[in-house]
Amino acid sequence: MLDVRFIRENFELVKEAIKNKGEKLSIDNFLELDTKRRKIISEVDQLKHKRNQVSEKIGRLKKENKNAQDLINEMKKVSDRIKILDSDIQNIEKEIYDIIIKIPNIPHPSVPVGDESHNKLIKNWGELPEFDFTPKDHLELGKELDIIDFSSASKIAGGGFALYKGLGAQLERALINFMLDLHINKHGYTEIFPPFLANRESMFGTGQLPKLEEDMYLCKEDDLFLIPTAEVPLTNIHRNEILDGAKLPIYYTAYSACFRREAGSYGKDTRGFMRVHQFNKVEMVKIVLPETSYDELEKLLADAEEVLQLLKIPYRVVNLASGDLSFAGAKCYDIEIWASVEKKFLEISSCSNFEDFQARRIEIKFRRTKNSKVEFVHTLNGSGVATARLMISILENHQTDEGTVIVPEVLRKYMGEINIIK
RNA sequence: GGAGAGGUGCCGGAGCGGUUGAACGGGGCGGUCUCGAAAACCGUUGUUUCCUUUAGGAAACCCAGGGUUCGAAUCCCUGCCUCUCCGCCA
Repeated sequence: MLDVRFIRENFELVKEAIKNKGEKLSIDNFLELDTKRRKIISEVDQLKHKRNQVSEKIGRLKKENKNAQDLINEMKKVSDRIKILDSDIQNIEKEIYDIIIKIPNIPHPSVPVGDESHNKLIKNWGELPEFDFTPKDHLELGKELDIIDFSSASKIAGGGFALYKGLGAQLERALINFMLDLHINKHGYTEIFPPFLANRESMFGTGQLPKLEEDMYLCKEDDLFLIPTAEVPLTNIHRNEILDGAKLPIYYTAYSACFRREAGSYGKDTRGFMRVHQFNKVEMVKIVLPETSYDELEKLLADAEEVLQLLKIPYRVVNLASGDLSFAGAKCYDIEIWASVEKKFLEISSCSNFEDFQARRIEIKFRRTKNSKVEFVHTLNGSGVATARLMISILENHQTDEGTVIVPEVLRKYMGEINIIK
């Protein structure tokens, strides 16, 4: 959410950003509403000032047992007028709110303008594997090695779910632990183990609502949503708080299962692990000083990249163009890993700087020193990383001509030193 | 699920419907004292919005949202949350 004053003073810039993000939204009546709102507030504040003074006088008169009926009658009228104006303000503020809640964040100057064809490749890492045999895809490998069982999963829960078995389950667990340990011990994050359900307010705070309600699993009885990412609980930890600036930056990491209905996504990239309703992810969230957020974004990206480097999975990094950027993002790097059989890159991590867009929405502020005024923090998050697609890449890239899979070295200590899945 | 208690400022904790934005205590900040520190004493200590803008003035906020009233932290209703006891379950 942008600041009302900022919109008022940078109206053309905001319109430009809406266009560049590919949003269809007219904000032409904003300025009129904004002016009207301020005018009515001035009027009603004056009336309230009068009411406060006269009410005090009435109180004094009553104490002295004097008659105050004339004043009371007069104030009755004033109060009625105030009631009308207050409700006018409420209506206008609702209208304004409905507009600004739909205004996307302004892309950073370093973000390419245009649709996704303008995404800018930042780097390639690692050598794409070449096989002197016909490589199998992850579904085939998973089945033959008896480590991933999609058909049992669909018996239990329906399509779009996975069941890990034996070394498959161990491999999954190893990945999660490896990533958490890396972020905690080497990158300085604090581990959080959050609730996997979140209320409406939290979901709204991080922007999953109202736009994406259809994509969320909802427990109706309790009006709780299954979290689609640990970003929801992590970012909401400090909702409505004023933090001590000396304690920034704050780095949180968390493992969580992630639940997504993926409504309306049938037919596209749905095979196997490509798109599932429940997957595991280690998420990273940063709450930082505004002036540091772009440096922090580079570090966040590096933290996610290191996961892949240590697993020896080739990847590339893309700086998303304005039209491909998420609603709340000011800048975002996508990390895409190579799937050998699909012969394409799969998005596995998004590292975003939201600047103060999220913070404004959920009111995370800070004070630099004891007596300085409050400012909004900047927030960032990145996947570090999601395991489902990682599993595709590990199985497909590390397979041998014997149909076995070599366990990446860094995972072996989490798997009882098993080095090959056969 | 049943019964009860409660949600007040950075924290603890008061608050007959009428100078209560909020007593009192603690903490923080500034100062006096001191070679320095502690103690003591004095002062100060929230956020948001609107108007005018050297400087100010005004409004709103005591979990949230409604209501009663000339006037509400204080009364009424709804919701949310926390705590205690019982039951049930892991």
